[in-house]
Parts: sequence; structure tokens; C-alpha cells
Amino acid sequence: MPDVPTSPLDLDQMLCFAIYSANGAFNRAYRPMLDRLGLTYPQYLVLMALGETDGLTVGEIGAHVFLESNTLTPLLKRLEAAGHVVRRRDTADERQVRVSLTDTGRALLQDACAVTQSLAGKLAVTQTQAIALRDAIAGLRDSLDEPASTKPSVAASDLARDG
Amino acid sequence: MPDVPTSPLDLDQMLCFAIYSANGAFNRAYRPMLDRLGLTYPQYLVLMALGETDGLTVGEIGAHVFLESNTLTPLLKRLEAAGHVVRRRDTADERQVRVSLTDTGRALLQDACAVTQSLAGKLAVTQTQAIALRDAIAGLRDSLDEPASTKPSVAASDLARDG
DNA sequence: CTCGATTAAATCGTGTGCGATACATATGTC
DNA sequence: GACATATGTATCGCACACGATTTAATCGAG
Repeated sequence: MPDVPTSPLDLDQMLCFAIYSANGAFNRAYRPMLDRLGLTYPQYLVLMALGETDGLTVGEIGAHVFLESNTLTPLLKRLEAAGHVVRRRDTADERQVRVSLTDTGRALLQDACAVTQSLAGKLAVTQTQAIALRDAIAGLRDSLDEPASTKPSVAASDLARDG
Repeated sequence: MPDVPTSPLDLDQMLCFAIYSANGAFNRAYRPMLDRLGLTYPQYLVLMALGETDGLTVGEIGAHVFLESNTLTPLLKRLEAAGHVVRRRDTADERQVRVSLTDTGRALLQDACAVTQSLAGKLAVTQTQAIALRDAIAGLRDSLDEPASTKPSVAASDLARDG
């Protein structure tokens, strides 16, 4: 084992940087197309969540897209102002706000999904690779979000070039 | 092939969302530790780039961390105001500004790298998995950033659940 | 039933990322 | 010398994202 004295970490070796920079690349790729639809990427994600299950509460949306209410509330208001979404207090529990897609919102979601489809063609991976990659990254995310999980046996000292 | 009518895209099936949410998870994990050091994550990345090669120009830093000068300039000024970095015009080519780590900046980088190391222990992947993952994601990023590359033979229609 | 604790949203302020645009300066080319 | 180009800088603007606080509604214990 070569002695690695001071700064053993190289930018291109870090898993977190790969994800950070890939996220930026996705944003750059999505932006011009989503701009035409008047959507931002997080807004698109929220529409997708509602497309799966309409009438989610703000908290439920947040659980899907990993955003808090302080981020979602203004975002949802923008979506509502644009007419893509309707916010309505739950009659049973008036603390909660239920969000539903409007017809135009649903149509917009269709267009946005087409954007994703077209973007998929640019990726330098096969479908099976993409699926494996997605699941691995999702697992990574979950292991980071877990408060203090019992790590699945990975020797921490072995992971010098991650993070 | 099953007919996939209107909204075949599920949030959890999308590769871009996995990356988006993993990036958020990394941010959440890094923030409390980097906060103690008075650094943001992109600032940390810039320090790392300078740790590899000191005296980079702004443009060179941008090439490393995939950020433009309009993002980097204010970031670098904050780093300079905090005393972690020195900006100096290149005497040979006065268009360029060369950025160098100060001693305190270099020390800070060490501490920040330790943060990454400790974080690596939380990841639910082996080292070999992490390396493969990192390379795959970096390849993804590069395929997205390429202007209009000849895609490596992936059937676009095969990639419905990516993007 | 009332009071206190808990929960869901909303709000406020701040920092930051990142794009668009405009502009100054230095370089290279004709 | 006049030109286009490249690069760094400054400004503006929007949208996140987080922390902390506030308000409203619900629930639970007494």
C-alpha cells in the first residue's frame, strides 16, 4: 500500500463529484427543452409525482421528490399561478393541502415526458446498464439519507476515494 | 412490447431523478460538516481542484468542476475574502486570473477531505462498486455534455425509463 | 372539555447556483 | 492599425435549499 500523505483525494476519483457533475449535465441538457415548456426540473418532478398519484399533500410530494415544504410551497404556487396545478385544503384535515393536476398540467406533463424520452437517446448506456445504475444510485441516496444505519459491512477504510 | 399509453414514466424509474436525489442526499450529508469549516460543497470542489494543481486560471478551474466563470467569480471572491485563496493576474497574459491556495486554504482542504473520508463509510457500496459506479456516472455526464455526439449504438427507443 | 404537545404548511431571510447579457481587455489575424 | 475572437468580470434575475419561526389544526392526557 503506497503511503498517501496529505491529499489522497482526487476530484475525478470522488463518487460525490461524479454525481454532482452529472446532475449539472442533466440540468444543462434539460433546461432548453423545459424552458420551452415554462418548467424547471424540480417542477417537472413534482408534476411527475402528481401524475402517478393525484391529490397528494405537500408533505407527500416532498417524500417523493425529497424536498421540504419551504421549498415546495413557493414552487407549487408558481405551478398554480401557471395553471398547471390546483391547491386545495383537505376537508378532513385542514392542516394539509392537497395538490391536483389541472388538465393543462396533465398535458404539459405529457410533453415533458417526451423531453425525457428524447434525452434518453443521448445517454451512453444500454437500458440494462441504466437500470442497474439507477438502482445503485438510489441505494446510495437511501444509505445517505438514513439517519445512522448499520452500514452493510463495507469497510470504511476501503472507501478512500468515495464520498 | 406492452402498449405504454400516456405516462409511462415513473419518478423512481428515471435515471436523472436518481442522480438528482442522490445529489441532494450528498448535499444534506455534507452540509453540516462543511458548515463547520465554513465551506459550501462547490467551494470544496474548487479547493480540491487547486489542491491537485495550484495556480489554475478561472477557466481551468471551470473545466475541472464544470462551472462557468459567472458562477466561479463570486465563489472565488468569497474564498478569497475568507483567506483561503489568492487571486492574481497572470503577468504573461493579463486576461487571465490565476488562483492559488493560501496556507490556511490548504489546511482547510485537508479537513474537508477528512469529511469526505468519513462520509464514505456511510455508503452502502463496496469500493469496487463505488469505482464502477463513479466511472459509469462520469461517462453519463460526458455523453450529456457532448454537443451532438454519435451515440454509442444505444437504441433510443429502448431507454424509455431513463433521462 | 380544556390545555398542552404535536404535526402540517406557510413564511421570512439568507446563501448559493447558474443562466443571460453586456462590457472591458488582451490576443491573433488580416 | 482595424478587425474578430477569447476570456474574465460585473450585473441582473430566478429558483432552489436550508434554518428558524409562525400559524393553524389535530390529538392526547388529564
